[in-house]
Amino acid sequence: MQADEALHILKQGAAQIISEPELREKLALGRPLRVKLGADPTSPDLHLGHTIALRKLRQFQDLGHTAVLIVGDYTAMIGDPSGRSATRPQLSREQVLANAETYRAQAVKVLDPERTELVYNGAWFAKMSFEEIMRLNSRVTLQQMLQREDFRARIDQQQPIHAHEIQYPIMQGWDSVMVRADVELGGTDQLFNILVGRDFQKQENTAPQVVLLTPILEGLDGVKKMSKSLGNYVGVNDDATEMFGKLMSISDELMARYYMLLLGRPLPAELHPLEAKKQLGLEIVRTYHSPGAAEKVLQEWNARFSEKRLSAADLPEFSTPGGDAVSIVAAAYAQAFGMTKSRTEARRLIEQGSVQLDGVKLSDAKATLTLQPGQVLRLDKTRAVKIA
RNA sequence: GGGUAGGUACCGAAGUGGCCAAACGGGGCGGACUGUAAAUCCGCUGGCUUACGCCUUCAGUGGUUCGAAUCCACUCCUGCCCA
Repeated sequence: MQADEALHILKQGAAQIISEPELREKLALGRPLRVKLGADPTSPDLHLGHTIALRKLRQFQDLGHTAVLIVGDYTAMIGDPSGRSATRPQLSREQVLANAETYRAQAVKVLDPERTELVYNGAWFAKMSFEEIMRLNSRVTLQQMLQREDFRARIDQQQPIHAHEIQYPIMQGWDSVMVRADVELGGTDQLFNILVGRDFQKQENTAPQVVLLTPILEGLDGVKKMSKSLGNYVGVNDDATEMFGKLMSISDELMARYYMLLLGRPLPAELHPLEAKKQLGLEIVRTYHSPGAAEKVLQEWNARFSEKRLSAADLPEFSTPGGDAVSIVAAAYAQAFGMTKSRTEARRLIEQGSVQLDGVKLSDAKATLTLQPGQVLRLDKTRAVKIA
């Protein structure tokens, strides 16, 4: 394939490329490029926000290039000091390694494992002596590090910046040298860190990596970026029903974004927004689960929400010896959904009319309920159980 | 090292001896309306309790007091200015 043609494909959906001529040159080299993407295993879940860069990486793979997936086991000990979260809790070694393994499993849902190299940055950082660390640090200046916009913002807002946090860009930059990256991918918030890698490579007299930035995906709230800690994410490992449900709850405006960023095409204007949203959910569930799962989820969703036939849905079963309404509701959440509600919270839900037994609102938290097998107990807007 | 301002619930921010489980705003949750959209309206938002009420919480520890988020002492943490 011609370099121009490849460039054309890779440009699509990219927010910024530094620089296009450089990328074109590299594509014309006629060898597989080493395309780096880093992820810090700070939590066990990858979400749709991560998949944007992963999809771009997959495009590179499909063009014959090599994905170099960096698991930042060492950088995870710092945590990218992005946004307002001043300092992150430091994770234990075991946690980081456990997360790393789940990352790999999730990443290959998008990537081609045959063309993926997985590298832990502990492979080099763990071995560095203090002297080497000092030497590496002497290659950048504090002023350079403070150019980074979140650092600057924190200074303006009189927020603390801990000394170890400025190591983060340095480490990420050094990773690029160590894996001989030709290209590094990342969200637009990674610009600074990736540029540090270029500087180091130039200092090493090697060709600087090309920077290819992908847009940041907004979370379910439509405002902030998708992130685990904000709770506004769709996890790659979410079960099919949950994944679909979360996507159905997004705003129309956000749906247009998701079409572009997650499906790589514009929102079909001719469809009713509701239909378009179902399509979106369907395609995403198909990708991360299976076509069959997607079809099943859609049918259940239609029965449950469009036709309001709760009993037709495949609900978790719940069995209890009975008792007062509060105990039952609290137990149902715990048993069927693994989420604990305090008794006070369960009472609130009942008093606010959220809980229904066979379509009839329960309003008395003190009432003693006698449950019959087959009855449907609706807990809140999205959760219900079937009495076993 | 010196000076100074701070550390309150998920976040921001009031409160400076009792009326404080702690105003207000944001966020979140529930309800109505809908398309599990947007906008709007209503309610809830530490825990336990049928309830009276009880328990835990205002950086930490120890005091003073009938009574402390509020006063005192020490400790820890952070910003800013100076060195």
